Amino acid sequence: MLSKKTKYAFHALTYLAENQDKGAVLIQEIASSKNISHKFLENILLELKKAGILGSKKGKGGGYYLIKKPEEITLAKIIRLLNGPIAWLPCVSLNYYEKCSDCPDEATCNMHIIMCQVRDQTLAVVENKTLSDLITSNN
Amino acid sequence: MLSKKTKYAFHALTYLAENQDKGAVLIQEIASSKNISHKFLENILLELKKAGILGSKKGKGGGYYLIKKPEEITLAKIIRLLNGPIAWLPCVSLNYYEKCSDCPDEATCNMHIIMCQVRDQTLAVVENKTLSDLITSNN
DNA sequence: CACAAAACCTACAAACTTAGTAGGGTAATA
DNA sequence: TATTACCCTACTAAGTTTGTAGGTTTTGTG
Repeated sequence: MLSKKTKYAFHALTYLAENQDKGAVLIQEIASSKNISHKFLENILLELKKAGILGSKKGKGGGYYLIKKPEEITLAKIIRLLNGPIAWLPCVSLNYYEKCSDCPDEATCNMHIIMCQVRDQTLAVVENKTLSDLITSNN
Repeated sequence: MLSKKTKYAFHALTYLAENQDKGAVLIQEIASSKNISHKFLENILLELKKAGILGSKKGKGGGYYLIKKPEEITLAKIIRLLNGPIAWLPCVSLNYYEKCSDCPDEATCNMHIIMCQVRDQTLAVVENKTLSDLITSNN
């Protein structure tokens, strides 16, 4: 299941994508529009900024804005950033790889093979869907 | 990520499948063979029994055994039982459906559509793989 | 320049989930 | 009838998620 953090991130990004003409948007505006705690959203937007997805402007008239085009931001990127690994096992993760303690040999582990398939099927969707697929008013 | 509980279940089921000729197998035998805490494994096997996957025999010479053929036990069933929903959103889950609080309308929610695709791609794998695909000595 | 606005940052707290433990109850077998 | 081994409930410890508190820094404006 996706965490609330992840869902909030999608909501915020969607809002920003739909209001790109506005320039910098206040955290508060996103928070109240999407029913998210201001301070919690603050952390999320900061993470998205550090990941190079959002830009920000401080002081009066400041706020957050998209730094990339919506069609360049894949769902996979957001999910990995805020939700963690997409794979079901660490030994199968492309971005968060870790050796499985219980599995003696990945090459011969049947679980490993199947979990690779699950991962690839999932990635086939979320690597090819972007923020632009989430926007409703898609002019 | 799959929980330890789920991984332990797969290990135990694999062991039972590979030792079907033995009849009832002690919890302790599985636990020490697969390096799992006896008591923790006890809970897991009990759940698998209640789900109709395992049978048990009490008293001396007792233990657990598979009640179904390995090729009848899908990975999806085990994962749902011990790990919970396979879907990434409650509003997309086939077995654990719940309305999303934030999503106003499922029919028009773009996230909903994409998450259905993710779910279906995942199920395409785990509904068609069974315990027999995890066994090494597959005579 | 001073003030206010708004992002930035660190640390903490509460709630929930997962992992594992404790200890006795119950049924079957020898 | 004693032993074995599953059955059951409840609890604890650890970790993660979710959210809060409070101050710092930057920037625009009068």
